[in-house]
Amino acid sequence: MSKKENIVHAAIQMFREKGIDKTTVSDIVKNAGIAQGTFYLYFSSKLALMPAIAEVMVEKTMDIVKDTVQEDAPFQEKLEQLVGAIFLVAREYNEIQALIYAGLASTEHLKEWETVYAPFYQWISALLIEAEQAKVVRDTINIERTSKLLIGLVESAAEQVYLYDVTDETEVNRQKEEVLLFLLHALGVKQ
Amino acid sequence: MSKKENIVHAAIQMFREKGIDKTTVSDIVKNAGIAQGTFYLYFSSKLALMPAIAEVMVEKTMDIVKDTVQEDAPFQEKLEQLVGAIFLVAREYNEIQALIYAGLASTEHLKEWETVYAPFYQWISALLIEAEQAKVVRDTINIERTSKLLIGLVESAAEQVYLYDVTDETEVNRQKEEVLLFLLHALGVKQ
Amino acid sequence: MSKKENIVHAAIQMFREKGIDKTTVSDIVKNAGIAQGTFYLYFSSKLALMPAIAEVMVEKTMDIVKDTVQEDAPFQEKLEQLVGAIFLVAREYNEIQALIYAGLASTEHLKEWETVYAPFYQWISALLIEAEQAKVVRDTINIERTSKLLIGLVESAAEQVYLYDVTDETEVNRQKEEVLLFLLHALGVKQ
Amino acid sequence: MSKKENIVHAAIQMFREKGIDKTTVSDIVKNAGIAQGTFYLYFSSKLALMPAIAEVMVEKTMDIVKDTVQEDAPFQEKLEQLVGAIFLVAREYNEIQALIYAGLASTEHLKEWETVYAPFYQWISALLIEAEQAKVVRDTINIERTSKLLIGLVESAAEQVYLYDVTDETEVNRQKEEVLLFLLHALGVKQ
DNA sequence: TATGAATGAGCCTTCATTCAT
DNA sequence: GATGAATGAAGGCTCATTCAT
Repeated sequence: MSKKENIVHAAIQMFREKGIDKTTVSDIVKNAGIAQGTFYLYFSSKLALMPAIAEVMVEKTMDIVKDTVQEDAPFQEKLEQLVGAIFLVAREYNEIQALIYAGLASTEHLKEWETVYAPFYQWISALLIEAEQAKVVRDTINIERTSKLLIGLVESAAEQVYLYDVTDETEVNRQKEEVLLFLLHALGVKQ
Repeated sequence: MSKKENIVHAAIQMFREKGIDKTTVSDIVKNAGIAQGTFYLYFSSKLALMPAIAEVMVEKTMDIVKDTVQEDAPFQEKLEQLVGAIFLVAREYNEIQALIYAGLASTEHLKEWETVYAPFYQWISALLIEAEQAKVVRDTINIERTSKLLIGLVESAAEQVYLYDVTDETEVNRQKEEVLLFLLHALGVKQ
Repeated sequence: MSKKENIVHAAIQMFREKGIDKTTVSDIVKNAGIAQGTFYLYFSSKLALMPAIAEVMVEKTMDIVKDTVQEDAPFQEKLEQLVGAIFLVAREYNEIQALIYAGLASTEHLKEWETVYAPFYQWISALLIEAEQAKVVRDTINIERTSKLLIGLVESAAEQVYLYDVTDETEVNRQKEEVLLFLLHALGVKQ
Repeated sequence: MSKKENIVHAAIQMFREKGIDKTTVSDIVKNAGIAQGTFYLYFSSKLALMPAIAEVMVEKTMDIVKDTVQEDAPFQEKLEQLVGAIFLVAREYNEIQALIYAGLASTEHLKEWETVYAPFYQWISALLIEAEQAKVVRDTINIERTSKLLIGLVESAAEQVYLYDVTDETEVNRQKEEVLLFLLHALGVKQ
């Protein structure tokens, strides 16, 4: 693992433990096993970490999504798997998700948000295009916009249950079902 | 305006101008025209402001929503008006929305988020109940969950356009149309 | 003594002991018996001290000069006393003199140098005007310029002996005599 | 140009641009086109540069002085040329002059100041000896001391006008005239 | 209630110096 | 000799909070 990755991962860990504000650069470097000054060879400041962290988070998300959604499953099942995957990520990283977003928001790096999310948007777009061509969704969908709406919807649904340390599996499942139902109608999924 | 409200409004203004991190208590009191110590007569710390600010933001949102959505309009139109209202609020306060959320998230006050949002959720719930009773939406809707999904969806859709200083009215309108279409299908709105 | 004066005097003392570079704000506040943050209520940075210190140094110089130069002495004696006074200040403060100058030079405060020195220049100007009117000096003197030349000459002469920790009284006296002789001719002092 | 000279010249350039304190070894090596570590092969520390820089500055000064002062000119003219030369150097290097002095002052290298300046003092001494032998100056001059007084006087006069970015040629010329007049009297120059 | 000068812990950041290659 | 990534001590400065008035 490169020193830069080292820093990013150490930072993610500390942020999860203490939150962004409470985490000091000193915490990060201790955790990464490097010297204080070394941090600044790779990042100009603590906030400059955010885009790199966001990128890693999106990578993690996509890894899980790709692992979970089966290529050859029917579209409806794929959607269900997708919702499951996003909930999985949210459960694991809900604390950090909001923080990164806020971290980006409180810097000049906000514009990078779209860039960072782009691969995820594209992946969902591909999914929708396939469904459209298979005529299993309504044909009035604007692919690009809808892929973003979909992610926004499911992520906010996941946050709603996980942000409050909900551990009640039943509650989580009901939320998943409801958002899936909502989604199926929204996309006009046939059968 | 009471001194407490004074502080809250001064804080909102400063947060919008400089972000939460960069805003100091000193900035807030200067802006509020009070002494440094007076701040602590009303709030135990800087972070203790967050719930109060969130409350004000929700109030503002609901004021606009109530003003925009016409009591006697057909449901579909009400939805359209609702989307418009949420976009309106987002345009005006997009910078601060994320910050408050993050502000709550980085404290112990996060649990208050639900409480603060409760009136808005209830208002939407009432809207959906009405529609259900009028049988203009699908009858498989879970009111409580769906009202939250709806808000989550529309707010994230609004953020997607406004977070990047989009001023292109056409672009905004397309996003509104797409989210409305998405929503109409999701709720199974008839006619 | 006001807190501000307190800081200035503590700084002068520390600068003399350790030099400007080696002196930290922390040293200064410890010496002044105040908190770290208090320093910044009065001075925006360590370098912002320089004009205040320079002012105090010029005050000290003028106090000594006024004490040493006798109102009713003949001009030639006054000059001799003046040279003595400037040498006295230089002996006491030679380390700091150069440092202040350098301190001002390495900031944007350099322009204040003239302002700070103004009272001293004026005092010498008055001395020269008196001598001119008494016709004990050549009548081709430009008062303003010459007062500055005089100070520049004598201070540099003093530095030349004291900068190297010269403690040999004879050596110092010879330098005083030589600069006085130089000065008497330069001003065309009669008798 | 040797690597050592390279460093010295790069340092002079950076010092003029940013001042001594703000100039880092990193700046110097970048400017010299060498590696960070290489610097320490030639100089034991940043401050160890100062004597080398001072030496270069004195060399530059003497080059200009020798070029300007004509061997066979009458003494009075030589003096005028000398003043002109010192002003020329000061105009070009006024920012750095004070800084070097301060740089030496804030180190243990101060004692080298005399050594560095020695060639210049000797050159002026030779000039005065010649004048004394030609009986064009008063015969009470102590050559060694006076040569230092002369340089101190003229350099401080030059600083007085150039330190404040005076670009008014008339103003500069008046200062030159006044210091020359002062000097002619001081040395008792005949005719 | 209201004030605002004072506090001081602690963070971010810099940068001269080193050393393995 | 040359390199430049890595070091880590140290200092400037901020700012939430307190408390005597």
